[in-house]
Amino acid sequence: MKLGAGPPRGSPRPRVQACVSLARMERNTRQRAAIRDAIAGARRPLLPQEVLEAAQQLAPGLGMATVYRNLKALVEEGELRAVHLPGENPRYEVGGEHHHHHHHFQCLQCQRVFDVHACPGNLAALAPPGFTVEDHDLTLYGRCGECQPAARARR
Amino acid sequence: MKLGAGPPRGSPRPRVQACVSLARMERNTRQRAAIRDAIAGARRPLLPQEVLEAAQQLAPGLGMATVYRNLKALVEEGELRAVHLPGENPRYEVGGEHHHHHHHFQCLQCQRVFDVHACPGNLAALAPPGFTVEDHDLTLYGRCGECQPAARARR
DNA sequence: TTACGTGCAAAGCGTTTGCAAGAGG
DNA sequence: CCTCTTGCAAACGCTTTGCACGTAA
Repeated sequence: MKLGAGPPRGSPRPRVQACVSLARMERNTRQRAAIRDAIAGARRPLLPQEVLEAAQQLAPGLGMATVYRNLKALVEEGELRAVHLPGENPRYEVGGEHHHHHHHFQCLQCQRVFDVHACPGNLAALAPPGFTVEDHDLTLYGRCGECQPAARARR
Repeated sequence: MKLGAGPPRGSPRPRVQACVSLARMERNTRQRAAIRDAIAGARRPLLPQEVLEAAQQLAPGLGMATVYRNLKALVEEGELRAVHLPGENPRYEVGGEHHHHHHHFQCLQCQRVFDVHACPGNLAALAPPGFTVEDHDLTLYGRCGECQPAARARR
Protein backbone atom coordinates (compact mmCIF):
# COMPACT_ATOMS: atom_id res chain seq x y z
CA MET A 1 0.00 0.00 0.00
CA LYS A 2 2.20 2.75 -1.25
CA LEU A 3 1.02 6.25 -1.58
CA GLY A 4 4.04 8.07 -2.74
CA ALA A 5 5.16 11.54 -2.20
CA GLY A 6 2.71 14.22 -2.73
CA PRO A 7 2.47 17.17 -4.85
CA PRO A 8 4.30 20.30 -4.12
CA ARG A 9 2.35 21.40 -1.17
CA GLY A 10 5.32 23.61 -0.69
CA SER A 11 4.13 26.89 -2.06
CA PRO A 12 1.60 27.89 0.52
CA ARG A 13 -1.07 29.80 -1.25
CA PRO A 14 -0.18 32.05 -4.12
CA ARG A 15 -3.08 34.46 -3.60
CA VAL A 16 -1.42 37.22 -5.45
CA GLN A 17 0.97 36.56 -8.25
CA ALA A 18 4.31 38.12 -7.57
CA CYS A 19 6.41 39.04 -10.57
CA VAL A 20 9.22 36.71 -9.70
CA SER A 21 10.43 33.56 -11.34
CA LEU A 22 7.52 33.26 -13.72
CA ALA A 23 7.89 30.44 -16.20
CA ARG A 24 6.16 32.26 -18.97
CA MET A 25 6.33 29.63 -21.70
CA GLU A 26 5.77 32.12 -24.49
CA ARG A 27 6.37 29.88 -27.47
CA ASN A 28 3.61 27.90 -29.12
CA THR A 29 4.86 24.36 -29.13
CA ARG A 30 3.19 21.18 -30.20
CA GLN A 31 3.41 19.83 -26.66
CA ARG A 32 1.96 22.92 -25.08
CA ALA A 33 -1.02 22.85 -27.43
CA ALA A 34 -1.59 19.17 -26.69
CA ILE A 35 -1.63 19.79 -22.95
CA ARG A 36 -4.05 22.69 -23.28
CA ASP A 37 -6.35 20.73 -25.55
CA ALA A 38 -6.28 17.68 -23.30
CA ILE A 39 -7.48 19.69 -20.34
CA ALA A 40 -9.93 21.76 -22.33
CA GLY A 41 -11.43 18.58 -23.73
CA ALA A 42 -11.99 16.96 -20.36
CA ARG A 43 -15.21 17.52 -18.48
CA ARG A 44 -13.49 17.28 -15.14
CA PRO A 45 -10.28 18.34 -13.45
CA LEU A 46 -7.42 16.05 -14.48
CA LEU A 47 -4.48 14.69 -12.56
CA PRO A 48 -1.03 15.30 -14.08
CA GLN A 49 -0.84 11.63 -15.06
CA GLU A 50 -4.20 11.90 -16.80
CA VAL A 51 -3.07 15.02 -18.61
CA LEU A 52 0.04 13.19 -19.78
CA GLU A 53 -1.92 10.25 -21.13
CA ALA A 54 -4.45 12.43 -22.91
CA ALA A 55 -1.88 14.81 -24.34
CA GLN A 56 0.40 12.03 -25.52
CA GLN A 57 -2.24 11.08 -28.05
CA LEU A 58 -1.87 14.53 -29.57
CA ALA A 59 1.86 14.83 -29.05
CA PRO A 60 3.67 11.47 -29.08
CA GLY A 61 6.85 11.42 -27.06
CA LEU A 62 5.55 13.99 -24.62
CA GLY A 63 7.26 13.66 -21.26
CA MET A 64 5.95 14.10 -17.76
CA ALA A 65 8.43 16.86 -17.01
CA THR A 66 6.97 18.92 -19.81
CA VAL A 67 3.49 18.35 -18.48
CA TYR A 68 4.47 19.62 -15.05
CA ARG A 69 6.36 22.59 -16.46
CA ASN A 70 3.43 23.60 -18.62
CA LEU A 71 0.82 23.04 -15.95
CA LYS A 72 2.78 25.31 -13.68
CA ALA A 73 3.20 27.93 -16.37
CA LEU A 74 -0.44 27.82 -17.46
CA VAL A 75 -1.59 28.21 -13.88
CA GLU A 76 0.73 31.17 -13.44
CA GLU A 77 -0.60 32.71 -16.63
CA GLY A 78 -4.11 32.25 -15.31
CA GLU A 79 -5.21 29.98 -18.09
CA LEU A 80 -5.53 26.95 -15.84
CA ARG A 81 -6.65 26.50 -12.29
CA ALA A 82 -5.34 24.00 -9.77
CA VAL A 83 -8.10 22.20 -7.90
CA HIS A 84 -7.00 21.14 -4.45
CA LEU A 85 -9.40 18.86 -2.62
CA PRO A 86 -8.63 17.83 0.92
CA GLY A 87 -6.51 14.69 0.92
CA GLU A 88 -6.33 14.57 -2.87
CA ASN A 89 -3.54 15.23 -5.31
CA PRO A 90 -4.03 18.46 -7.25
CA ARG A 91 -6.05 18.37 -10.45
CA TYR A 92 -6.10 20.91 -13.22
CA GLU A 93 -8.97 22.50 -15.09
CA VAL A 94 -9.53 25.44 -17.40
CA GLY A 95 -10.34 28.66 -15.66
CA GLY A 96 -8.84 32.08 -16.15
CA GLU A 97 -8.63 35.24 -14.14
CA HIS A 98 -12.15 36.25 -14.95
CA HIS A 99 -13.26 32.97 -13.46
CA HIS A 100 -15.17 34.06 -10.39
CA HIS A 101 -14.81 32.87 -6.82
CA HIS A 102 -16.51 29.55 -6.32
CA HIS A 103 -16.39 26.39 -4.27
CA HIS A 104 -16.70 22.67 -4.81
CA PHE A 105 -19.05 19.88 -3.98
CA GLN A 106 -17.82 16.30 -3.84
CA CYS A 107 -20.26 13.45 -4.00
CA LEU A 108 -19.57 10.94 -1.27
CA GLN A 109 -20.82 8.16 -3.50
CA CYS A 110 -19.46 8.75 -6.99
CA GLN A 111 -16.54 10.95 -5.85
CA ARG A 112 -17.13 13.40 -8.66
CA VAL A 113 -16.51 17.06 -8.05
CA PHE A 114 -18.90 19.84 -9.03
CA ASP A 115 -18.61 23.59 -8.96
CA VAL A 116 -20.69 25.50 -6.44
CA HIS A 117 -21.15 29.10 -7.41
CA ALA A 118 -22.90 30.15 -4.24
CA CYS A 119 -20.87 31.41 -1.30
CA PRO A 120 -21.73 31.99 2.36
CA GLY A 121 -19.78 35.26 2.33
CA ASN A 122 -18.74 37.36 5.34
CA LEU A 123 -16.87 34.67 7.23
CA ALA A 124 -14.59 37.16 8.94
CA ALA A 125 -16.60 36.87 12.13
CA LEU A 126 -15.75 33.18 12.46
CA ALA A 127 -12.05 33.77 13.09
CA PRO A 128 -10.64 34.23 16.58
CA PRO A 129 -10.17 37.79 17.88
CA GLY A 130 -7.06 39.40 16.47
CA PHE A 131 -7.14 37.31 13.32
CA THR A 132 -7.70 38.83 9.91
CA VAL A 133 -9.62 36.87 7.31
CA GLU A 134 -8.69 37.48 3.69
CA ASP A 135 -10.06 34.47 1.89
CA HIS A 136 -11.59 31.05 2.33
CA ASP A 137 -12.05 27.64 0.76
CA LEU A 138 -15.24 25.67 1.12
CA THR A 139 -15.94 22.10 0.11
CA LEU A 140 -19.38 20.57 0.46
CA TYR A 141 -19.86 16.83 0.75
CA GLY A 142 -23.02 14.90 0.13
CA ARG A 143 -24.80 13.29 -2.75
CA CYS A 144 -25.17 14.69 -6.20
CA GLY A 145 -28.44 14.61 -8.09
CA GLU A 146 -27.65 11.28 -9.71
CA CYS A 147 -26.64 9.60 -6.49
CA GLN A 148 -29.72 10.42 -4.42
CA PRO A 149 -30.68 7.25 -2.53
CA ALA A 150 -34.14 5.87 -3.12
CA ALA A 151 -35.03 6.60 0.47
CA ARG A 152 -33.00 9.16 2.33
CA ALA A 153 -30.22 8.08 4.63
CA ARG A 154 -29.30 11.44 6.01
CA ARG A 155 -27.12 11.72 9.03
CA MET B 1 12.55 25.65 -5.01
CA LYS B 2 11.81 22.12 -4.05
CA LEU B 3 8.55 21.03 -2.69
CA GLY B 4 8.80 17.36 -2.21
CA ALA B 5 6.39 14.60 -2.44
CA GLY B 6 3.08 14.82 -0.81
CA PRO B 7 1.21 12.88 1.68
CA PRO B 8 -0.89 9.89 0.94
CA ARG B 9 -3.72 11.61 -0.75
CA GLY B 10 -4.78 8.14 -1.69
CA SER B 11 -7.69 7.44 0.61
CA PRO B 12 -10.38 9.90 -0.41
CA ARG B 13 -12.39 10.52 2.71
CA PRO B 14 -12.60 7.78 5.29
CA ARG B 15 -16.00 8.72 6.66
CA VAL B 16 -16.53 5.35 8.22
CA GLN B 17 -13.71 3.28 9.63
CA ALA B 18 -13.50 -0.14 8.08
CA CYS B 19 -12.11 -2.94 10.21
CA VAL B 20 -9.33 -3.97 7.90
CA SER B 21 -5.57 -3.81 8.24
CA LEU B 22 -5.60 -1.89 11.48
CA ALA B 23 -2.20 -1.15 12.93
CA ARG B 24 -3.37 -1.39 16.49
CA MET B 25 -0.26 -0.43 18.43
CA GLU B 26 -1.50 -1.91 21.66
CA ARG B 27 1.59 -1.52 23.79
CA ASN B 28 2.26 1.54 25.89
CA THR B 29 5.67 2.69 24.81
CA ARG B 30 7.61 5.76 25.77
CA GLN B 31 7.55 6.97 22.16
CA ARG B 32 3.83 6.50 21.75
CA ALA B 33 3.13 8.50 24.89
CA ALA B 34 5.45 11.27 23.72
CA ILE B 35 3.68 11.53 20.40
CA ARG B 36 0.25 11.66 22.03
CA ASP B 37 1.37 14.25 24.54
CA ALA B 38 3.02 16.37 21.88
CA ILE B 39 -0.18 16.60 19.88
CA ALA B 40 -2.40 16.99 22.92
CA GLY B 41 -0.22 19.82 24.14
CA ALA B 42 -0.39 21.77 20.91
CA ARG B 43 -3.17 24.24 20.34
CA ARG B 44 -3.15 23.59 16.63
CA PRO B 45 -2.81 20.74 14.14
CA LEU B 46 0.79 19.68 13.73
CA LEU B 47 2.74 18.47 10.74
CA PRO B 48 4.54 15.14 11.16
CA GLN B 49 7.81 17.02 11.32
CA GLU B 50 6.44 19.25 14.09
CA VAL B 51 5.19 16.21 15.96
CA LEU B 52 8.63 14.67 15.71
CA GLU B 53 10.37 17.75 17.06
CA ALA B 54 7.94 18.16 19.93
CA ALA B 55 7.89 14.48 20.84
CA GLN B 56 11.67 14.18 20.69
CA GLN B 57 11.88 16.41 23.73
CA LEU B 58 9.90 13.81 25.65
CA ALA B 59 11.45 10.79 23.98
CA PRO B 60 15.01 11.39 22.80
CA GLY B 61 16.05 9.26 19.85
CA LEU B 62 12.55 9.12 18.49
CA GLY B 63 12.55 8.49 14.76
CA MET B 64 10.31 9.82 12.03
CA ALA B 65 9.19 6.35 11.01
CA THR B 66 7.80 5.80 14.48
CA VAL B 67 5.95 9.10 14.30
CA TYR B 68 4.30 8.11 11.02
CA ARG B 69 3.44 4.64 12.26
CA ASN B 70 1.86 5.98 15.42
CA LEU B 71 0.03 8.81 13.70
CA LYS B 72 -1.51 6.29 11.37
CA ALA B 73 -2.44 3.97 14.21
CA LEU B 74 -3.86 6.73 16.39
CA VAL B 75 -5.99 7.99 13.53
CA GLU B 76 -7.28 4.49 12.91
CA GLU B 77 -8.10 4.13 16.58
CA GLY B 78 -10.01 7.39 16.42
CA GLU B 79 -7.82 9.14 18.93
CA LEU B 80 -6.38 11.54 16.37
CA ARG B 81 -7.79 13.29 13.37
CA ALA B 82 -5.97 14.09 10.14
CA VAL B 83 -6.47 17.65 8.97
CA HIS B 84 -6.21 17.98 5.21
CA LEU B 85 -6.01 21.54 3.96
CA PRO B 86 -6.08 22.25 0.24
CA GLY B 87 -2.58 22.08 -1.15
CA GLU B 88 -1.04 21.28 2.21
CA ASN B 89 0.53 18.25 3.76
CA PRO B 90 -1.71 16.58 6.33
CA ARG B 91 -1.57 17.76 9.92
CA TYR B 92 -2.74 15.92 13.01
CA GLU B 93 -4.78 16.98 16.00
CA VAL B 94 -6.60 15.34 18.89
CA GLY B 95 -10.18 14.55 18.18
CA GLY B 96 -12.12 11.39 18.58
CA GLU B 97 -15.58 10.68 17.37
CA HIS B 98 -17.08 12.81 20.13
CA HIS B 99 -14.91 15.73 19.15
CA HIS B 100 -17.16 18.45 17.86
CA HIS B 101 -17.36 19.85 14.36
CA HIS B 102 -14.94 22.68 13.68
CA HIS B 103 -12.90 24.36 10.95
CA HIS B 104 -9.44 25.75 10.39
CA PHE B 105 -7.63 28.99 9.81
CA GLN B 106 -4.29 29.17 8.04
CA CYS B 107 -2.05 32.17 8.38
CA LEU B 108 -0.87 33.34 4.98
CA GLN B 109 2.35 34.56 6.54
CA CYS B 110 3.55 31.96 9.02
CA GLN B 111 1.61 29.10 7.43
CA ARG B 112 0.49 27.76 10.78
CA VAL B 113 -2.98 26.34 11.15
CA PHE B 114 -5.41 27.13 13.96
CA ASP B 115 -8.75 25.71 14.99
CA VAL B 116 -11.87 27.73 14.35
CA HIS B 117 -14.76 26.62 16.50
CA ALA B 118 -17.33 28.80 14.81
CA CYS B 119 -19.29 27.50 11.84
CA PRO B 120 -21.46 29.26 9.27
CA GLY B 121 -23.97 26.41 9.49
CA ASN B 122 -26.84 25.74 7.11
CA LEU B 123 -24.80 25.46 3.94
CA ALA B 124 -27.29 23.12 2.35
CA ALA B 125 -28.76 26.01 0.40
CA LEU B 126 -25.48 26.55 -1.42
CA ALA B 127 -25.61 23.28 -3.27
CA PRO B 128 -27.30 22.96 -6.65
CA PRO B 129 -30.92 21.77 -6.69
CA GLY B 130 -31.24 18.04 -6.24
CA PHE B 131 -27.99 17.81 -4.30
CA THR B 132 -27.92 16.70 -0.69
CA VAL B 133 -25.35 18.25 1.62
CA GLU B 134 -24.18 16.05 4.45
CA ASP B 135 -20.99 17.71 5.54
CA HIS B 136 -18.53 20.44 4.69
CA ASP B 137 -14.95 21.55 5.08
CA LEU B 138 -14.12 25.21 5.54
CA THR B 139 -10.70 26.82 5.63
CA LEU B 140 -10.16 30.48 6.38
CA TYR B 141 -7.02 32.29 5.19
CA GLY B 142 -5.57 35.50 6.55
CA ARG B 143 -3.19 36.58 9.25
CA CYS B 144 -3.01 35.18 12.73
CA GLY B 145 -2.69 37.38 15.79
CA GLU B 146 1.08 37.19 15.78
CA CYS B 147 1.40 38.04 12.12
CA GLN B 148 -0.71 41.19 12.10
CA PRO B 149 1.20 43.83 10.13
CA ALA B 150 3.16 46.22 12.36
CA ALA B 151 0.04 47.71 13.86
CA ARG B 152 -0.90 45.50 16.78
CA ALA B 153 0.59 42.10 17.47
CA ARG B 154 -2.03 40.81 19.83
CA ARG B 155 -2.07 37.52 21.64
C1' DT C 1 20.49 31.95 -35.91
C1' DT C 2 19.62 31.97 -31.12
C1' DA C 3 17.38 31.71 -27.08
C1' DC C 4 13.58 29.04 -25.25
C1' DG C 5 11.25 24.53 -24.66
C1' DT C 6 11.63 19.62 -24.52
C1' DG C 7 13.21 14.80 -22.95
C1' DC C 8 15.73 12.12 -20.25
C1' DA C 9 17.60 11.00 -16.14
C1' DA C 10 18.75 12.15 -11.63
C1' DA C 11 17.68 14.67 -7.59
C1' DG C 12 14.31 16.05 -3.89
C1' DC C 13 10.98 15.39 -0.50
C1' DG C 14 7.41 13.47 2.37
C1' DT C 15 5.95 8.98 3.42
C1' DT C 16 6.25 3.89 3.81
C1' DT C 17 8.52 -0.44 4.59
C1' DG C 18 12.19 -4.29 5.55
C1' DC C 19 14.89 -5.87 8.97
C1' DA C 20 17.41 -6.55 13.11
C1' DA C 21 17.81 -4.88 17.72
C1' DG C 22 15.21 -3.39 21.84
C1' DA C 23 11.58 -3.41 25.19
C1' DG C 24 6.72 -4.25 27.14
C1' DG C 25 3.99 -7.58 29.58
C1' DC D 1 10.48 -15.33 26.84
C1' DC D 2 7.99 -14.07 23.06
C1' DT D 3 5.96 -10.76 20.44
C1' DC D 4 5.23 -6.12 19.32
C1' DT D 5 7.55 -1.69 18.54
C1' DT D 6 11.43 1.03 17.42
C1' DG D 7 15.23 3.06 14.57
C1' DC D 8 17.86 3.09 10.62
C1' DA D 9 18.15 3.06 5.96
C1' DA D 10 16.41 1.88 1.67
C1' DA D 11 12.37 1.99 -1.11
C1' DC D 12 8.49 4.57 -3.14
C1' DG D 13 5.83 7.78 -5.87
C1' DC D 14 5.05 12.31 -7.27
C1' DT D 15 7.26 16.43 -8.56
C1' DT D 16 11.22 19.28 -9.80
C1' DT D 17 15.58 20.22 -11.97
C1' DG D 18 20.26 19.93 -14.73
C1' DC D 19 21.81 19.44 -19.07
C1' DA D 20 22.15 18.89 -23.98
C1' DC D 21 19.48 18.60 -28.07
C1' DG D 22 15.60 20.27 -30.77
C1' DT D 23 12.87 23.90 -32.56
C1' DA D 24 9.91 28.15 -32.76
C1' DA D 25 10.40 32.72 -34.37
